[in-house]
Amino acid sequence: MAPTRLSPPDLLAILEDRGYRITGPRRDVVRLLERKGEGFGAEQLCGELPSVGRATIYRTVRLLLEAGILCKLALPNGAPKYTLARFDHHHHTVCTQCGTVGDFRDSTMERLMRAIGAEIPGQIVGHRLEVYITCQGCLDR
Amino acid sequence: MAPTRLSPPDLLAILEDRGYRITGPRRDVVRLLERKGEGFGAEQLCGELPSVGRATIYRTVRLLLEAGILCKLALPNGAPKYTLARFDHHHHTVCTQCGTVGDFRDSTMERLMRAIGAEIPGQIVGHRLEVYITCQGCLDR
DNA sequence: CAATTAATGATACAAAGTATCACTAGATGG
DNA sequence: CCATCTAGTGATACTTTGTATCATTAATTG
Repeated sequence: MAPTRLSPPDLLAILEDRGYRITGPRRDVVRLLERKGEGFGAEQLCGELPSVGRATIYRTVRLLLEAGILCKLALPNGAPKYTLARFDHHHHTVCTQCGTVGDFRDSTMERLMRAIGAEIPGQIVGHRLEVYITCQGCLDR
Repeated sequence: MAPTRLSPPDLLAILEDRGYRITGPRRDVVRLLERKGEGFGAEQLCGELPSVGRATIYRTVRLLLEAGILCKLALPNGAPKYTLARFDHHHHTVCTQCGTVGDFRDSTMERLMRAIGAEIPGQIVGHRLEVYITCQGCLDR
C-alpha cells in the first residue's frame, strides 16, 4: 500500500466533491494552509487571515478535518495543533521543544492494532497515536 | 516485567512522599477517586464534591496526574477524560458508544516505539496512544 | 435575472482549565 | 502549647478553544 500523496491544488476540489460551495473565504483559508503544512493552531490562522471571520475559519477547519485534509493532534499538555494530511493514513511526531510536527507510517502499527484487537473484547473503531520527540534540530542546538 | 498495581490506600502516601500536605480537601478528592476508576471528567468531580472548591479539585487532579496516579486521555472529539492509573505503563481503550475506559499493556507497543525510533531523526521522549472501540456490552446491546 | 439556499460574520455562549489574591489551616520551632 | 510560617483553599476573574444563533450576504439554479 503506497502512501497516497494529496496535492494542495486538489484541496478545494475535494471540498467541492463533498458538496460544499467554493467561496472566497474558503479559498483564502485553503490558500493559507497550502503555504503551511507544519503544525499550526486555529487561532493562529485567525491572526494571519483577519479578513475572514473567526467562526468561518473554525468552520472551514472542521470541514477540512472531516474531509481528511487536515489532522488534529494534541501536544503533551493537550493543546491542539493542526497539520496538513500528506498521506492517507499516518501518525505524527511532535517536537516538545520547538513544536515542529512530522509524520510517519509504520506497518508495525497495523500489527499492533491487530495484536490489541485479539486481546481486548469489543471491536476497534479507531485510534490516536502521537509520538513526542526532541527533533534533530533541537538536539543539535 | 509484571504490571505494577497501585493500591488505592497508598494514593495519599504517594502525594505525601512528593512533599505535599495531606489536607481535608485532598483526602476528599482521593476518597472519591478510589470509588471510581472508570473514566470520569473533572467537572463531574466538582458536581459530586460540592464541598470542595472547583480550583482545588483541578489542582488536586493536576497533582495526581503529575504523580502518575491519574491518566488523562482524550475522546475522539478531543474531550478530556481521567482514569485511575492501575498499572505503571499502559494505554487505554475508550468505547465511543458508552464512554467506558479500559486499559491494556502490550509489548508490541514497545517494539513499535523502537521501530519508529529507528526511522525518525531525533529522540523519542514520550507518546500517547488511545484505542477507540465499540465495547462488548455495546456490541451485544 | 429572480428565487433559493448555503455560507458568512458578529456575537454570545460553553467547556476545560489557569491565575490571582485574601484568607485558612497544617507544620514547625521555641 | 502557642506563635509563626508557609502551603493550601476557595471565590472569582480570566484564557483558550471551540460551537450556536441569527440577521445579512453571496452562490447556485431555474
